[in-house]
Amino acid sequence: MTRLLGLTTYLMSSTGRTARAGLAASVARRGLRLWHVAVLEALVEAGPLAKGELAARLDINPSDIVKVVDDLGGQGYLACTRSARDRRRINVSATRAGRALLAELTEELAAVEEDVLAPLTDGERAQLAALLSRLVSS
Amino acid sequence: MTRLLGLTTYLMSSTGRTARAGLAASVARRGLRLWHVAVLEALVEAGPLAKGELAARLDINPSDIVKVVDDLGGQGYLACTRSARDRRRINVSATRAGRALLAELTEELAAVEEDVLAPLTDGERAQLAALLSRLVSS
DNA sequence: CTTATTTCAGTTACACTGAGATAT
DNA sequence: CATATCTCAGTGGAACTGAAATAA
Repeated sequence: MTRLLGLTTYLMSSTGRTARAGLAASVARRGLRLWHVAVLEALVEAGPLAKGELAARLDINPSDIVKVVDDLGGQGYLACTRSARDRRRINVSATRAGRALLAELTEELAAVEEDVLAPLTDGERAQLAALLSRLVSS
Repeated sequence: MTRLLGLTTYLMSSTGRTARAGLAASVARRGLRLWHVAVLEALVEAGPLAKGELAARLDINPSDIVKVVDDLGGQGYLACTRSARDRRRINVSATRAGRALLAELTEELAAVEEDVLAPLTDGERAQLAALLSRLVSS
C-alpha cells in the first residue's frame, strides 16, 4: 500500500477504506449496508427521530435516507408514523426486532474490529481511538 | 459524526474519508485526482515502470491505469516508450515537468495534512502514523 | 407567498468485469 | 497453442443534484 508523499492523511484514508470494506462485507452477508446499521443504532440510542433528523445526525444525504428506512421498515425492523403536530415529519423508531438485529450486528462487527486491530495491543487501540476522536470534534 | 457502535474501525473509516476528501479537493483544483499524484510519485521515486507494474504497486485496477497515464502524458508530465526487449510492455517515466508538478502538489497536500491534523501535536501525529502503519503490513 | 420535509429521477465519480488486440 | 500486457466498453454501488409534492 502506497503512502502518497508520506502523508499521514493518505495513510488514514487507506486504512480507513480497508476497515470500512471489512465492516461492509460483514453486514452484506445479511443483505445490509453500513447505513442500515447506522440508522438502527441512531434510533436505538436516541429514540424516535424524523427522517431529516436522521440524515443530519448521520451526515447522509436526506434524499438517500428514504431507501435505507424503506428497506429496514419493509422487514419490520423499524416503524414510521407521521407526526401529529407537524404532518410533514415522519417519525421513525426501532421495533423490538430492530433492537434484536442491532444486537446481533454488534457482535458480528466487533469480530471484524478485532480482526482489523489485531496487530495492536489494547492500550494501543485506545490510543488510536483517542487520537482519531480528537480529529472529529473540529 | 457517528461512531457506529463505538467501533474504532468505523471511526477510522469516517476520519479517513474526511481526510481523503480534503486531499482530493486540493488536487481537483488542478483537474487532477489522487491517482494522478500516486502515479507521479511512484515514477519519481522508483524510476520508469511498466503500466502493469504501476498498477500492482499502487493497487489500482490495471484497466484504470490507462486513463490516468493518458491524462498525465497528454499534458507532458510523463513519457511512454515501448520496451525494446518485450514489446508488450509500455515503460512510463516522469518528465522534468512531471517532477516539477509533483513538487508543487507536495506542498499543497502538506497544507491539507496540516489542516486535518491541526488538533494534534507533532508527537501525537507521529504516534498516529506509527499506529496506522502497524495495521497495513498485514 | 415563503419555507420545511420528504420523495424521486437523474447525474457523476469510482472501482470493477469481461472481452479483444497485440506480443511472447 | 497458451500466456502476458495493455486497452476499452460496459456494469454496479454510492453519493450528490434538482425538482416536485405535501404541509406549515
